[in-house]
Amino acid sequence: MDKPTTERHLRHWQRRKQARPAEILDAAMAVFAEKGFAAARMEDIALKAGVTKGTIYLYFPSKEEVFKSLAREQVGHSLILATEQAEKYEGSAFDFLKFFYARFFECVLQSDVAVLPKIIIGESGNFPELARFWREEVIEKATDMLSAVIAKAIARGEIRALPIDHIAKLAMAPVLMCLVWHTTFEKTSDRTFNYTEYLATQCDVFFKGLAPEGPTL
Amino acid sequence: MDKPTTERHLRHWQRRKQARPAEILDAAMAVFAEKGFAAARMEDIALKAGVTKGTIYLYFPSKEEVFKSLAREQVGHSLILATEQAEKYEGSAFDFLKFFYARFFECVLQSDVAVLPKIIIGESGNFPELARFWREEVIEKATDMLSAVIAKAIARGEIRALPIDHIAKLAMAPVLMCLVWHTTFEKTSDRTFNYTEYLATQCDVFFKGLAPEGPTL
Amino acid sequence: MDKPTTERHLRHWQRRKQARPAEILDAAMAVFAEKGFAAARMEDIALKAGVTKGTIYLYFPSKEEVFKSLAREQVGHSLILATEQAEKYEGSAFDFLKFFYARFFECVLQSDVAVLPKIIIGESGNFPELARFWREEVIEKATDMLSAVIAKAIARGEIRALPIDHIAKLAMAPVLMCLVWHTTFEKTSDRTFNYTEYLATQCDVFFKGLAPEGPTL
Amino acid sequence: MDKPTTERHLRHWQRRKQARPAEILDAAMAVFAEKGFAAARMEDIALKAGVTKGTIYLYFPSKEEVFKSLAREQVGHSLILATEQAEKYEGSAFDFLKFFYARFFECVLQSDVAVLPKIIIGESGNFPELARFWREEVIEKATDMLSAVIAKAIARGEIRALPIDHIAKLAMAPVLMCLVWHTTFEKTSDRTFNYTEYLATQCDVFFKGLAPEGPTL
DNA sequence: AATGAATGAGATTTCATTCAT
DNA sequence: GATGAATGAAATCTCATTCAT
Repeated sequence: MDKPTTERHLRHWQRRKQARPAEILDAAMAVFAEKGFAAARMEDIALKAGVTKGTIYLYFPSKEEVFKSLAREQVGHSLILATEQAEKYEGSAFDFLKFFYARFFECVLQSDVAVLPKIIIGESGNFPELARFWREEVIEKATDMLSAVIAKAIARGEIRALPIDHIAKLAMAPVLMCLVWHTTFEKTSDRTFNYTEYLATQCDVFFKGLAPEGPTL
Repeated sequence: MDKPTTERHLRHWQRRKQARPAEILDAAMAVFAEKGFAAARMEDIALKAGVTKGTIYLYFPSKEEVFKSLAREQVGHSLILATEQAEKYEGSAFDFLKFFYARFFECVLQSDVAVLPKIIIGESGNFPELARFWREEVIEKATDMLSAVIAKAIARGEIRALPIDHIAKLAMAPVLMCLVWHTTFEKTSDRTFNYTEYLATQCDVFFKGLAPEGPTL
Repeated sequence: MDKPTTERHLRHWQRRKQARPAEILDAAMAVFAEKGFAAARMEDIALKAGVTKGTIYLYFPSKEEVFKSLAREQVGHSLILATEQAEKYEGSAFDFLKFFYARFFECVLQSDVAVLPKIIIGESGNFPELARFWREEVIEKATDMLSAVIAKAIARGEIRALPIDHIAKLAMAPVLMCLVWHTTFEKTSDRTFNYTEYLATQCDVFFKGLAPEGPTL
Repeated sequence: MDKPTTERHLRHWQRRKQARPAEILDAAMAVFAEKGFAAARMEDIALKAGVTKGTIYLYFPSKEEVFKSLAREQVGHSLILATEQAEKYEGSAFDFLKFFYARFFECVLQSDVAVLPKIIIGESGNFPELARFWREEVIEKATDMLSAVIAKAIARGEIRALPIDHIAKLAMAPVLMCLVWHTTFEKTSDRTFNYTEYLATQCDVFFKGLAPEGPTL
């Protein structure tokens, strides 16, 4: 995003060639989002990518690998970067969490990425390696990132000395709730779910609950 | 036809007939748990139930209906009952939530029921009616139940006047986290996740966060 | 029909026992009429006969045999009897044909029997023996009967000396037309087909065509 | 895409693709002819067409549609053309009928087309739309064609003023007889049935019967 | 004699994958 | 590099037939 130097120097045909797999992955994301893994047909993906079935097999050895690529590659962009930011973060845990929730709302809830965890949840029985990968590369990274911030906040006396892992997972639980609601129940529901306000309430309650004495605010 | 119909007079195959659907549903639950809906084969279910493929079709018209039956019937037992208890509940919201979490741990996390929401999350694209059913019959029932308790607590001044629906969904978020972890990530993880302690921490933090003034405890 | 003596003396239980197969055959006729052979389900037949699938197998070794029984037994009643009458018939060929058409209308078009030839036509590939049986026992018997009457009429000079077999089959062609129309096209048609008048026109035209000189009438 | 598209530039598989549906329909006709609709297996059709089961589904969505295609497409070639000829026909009704019978003998009795009406008769219960289609597109077209010729002949005084629809269906009855005999009884019969002579006799008798006064010939 | 639960072979249909062009 | 016709294994579902009761 803000690293234009390398990308800009790729010659045209390289970008073309490199674009193909990305186009396929985009299409695959959309189709998996709609149908889940098993019910997604290679033909649908091909159609949406503007190629034919055969072409997909030039870039990916199987449907399963298409999915794995998706799961692997879509993660770094949204998260690994965020982790780096978190590590040098020096502000209050409270501000960090607000920022974290905001980013989640922007980058996940408002894009197709949200369907990945959904599919991993649904197909973990059939793709244990993928569940493992996701846990290690996404969940634990996110947990660690949060844990680091929390640990500093405990050290500072900003929040109570409670089990750090629990705090981190409690912080993530409403995120998971939004994700599941968005991908699974939203479209059949008429009551709307205002994710932003929900997460704001969570911030309020959660930090009041974590504060050492009286309320922090 | 006009023979006595008490239990002990039922002929052998009559007893089987009554037991069959339950046997099949049990087997189906196990297979769906392992494979998800799409990858589950009727033959697997039949085998596990100790019958043949054809037999399943004597009791259920299609694989989809087997699943719907599961989703429908396994819910009432765990939840609808709980709702009634909640309605006459008069104690503190705090105690109620502790009880609610405890029941969830017993009845859901320690049985196969936990796979149902997992499958519904994974297959909601293919079974929108089922997602709707689950939302209406499970999620909203549970939310309403919690909301009632919360409303009373707010009226009593036990907890702050925050949006009731948000509070209810915040209370359920850690439950969802446990569920997803248990069904999706637990078996590939080496770090253990102590659900009971996690939910205890949640109680602590959550109620401190909801308290009107200083800490309630 | 006019042989009450033997039937009347059957003891009650004999008639009961003998009634079962007949009930099944009646039901089978109705179901075959509606679905054809292949699409007819034993369960449907059983249901309509007021018994269960298993019972059918007490009386018939297979679905195929049920059908063969039908084809065999329903024929004698309508035709073999008629043949005897024809042999002693001494009137004009014209009157005989009028009578023959009238009987056909009553006994075939207004009963389910009409579906048998239909099914035999449709399934002759799968049941060659049955097609053979039907040709030998029904078509050729009918042809022979007509041929005998025609031969006498030719000898008498009532009709021209044309190939007897052709005359017989020409006499039967409109019958076949009625049969096929009735069983195949009638229910999807709005234009009505008045079989009686149609056969009257046939009598008129056919006998004028067969007359030796000028018109006979 | 912008390559020349003349026949000889078509690539090999393009030529196959165009030929495929016809190959499959030919095979299907043969198999349906032998087994009827229900007993015909897609595998048999595929085998006979020199492809595999799956290939059929590239061109036809179901077995039923294969059959409908057959019924629809094989009709125009034999009949619709004939109708046009009939409309401009100005000769005697007698000559027309001779011509009609001759064409029927050539185009229907000596090809597989004859099995289509047979199957429609046999399966009309299961495919009412098809029976309707056949009646409307074949039977009524043929009837109308004959009716037009007959009406002119009545106007000219060539034949008597009898109900036109009856005359038309009487003209067709021997055709139906040939058809049924050929497809159903011929192969199990030893007495041969000379269709040409049979239809010649019909011409003789039928027109003598229709003539207004004395014989027309 | 009758039942009806259970069977299992066999049918249609789908779709990931291959490969000649 | 791209195509898309063809494959064939596998899945769901049906139903004639059997047999313990």
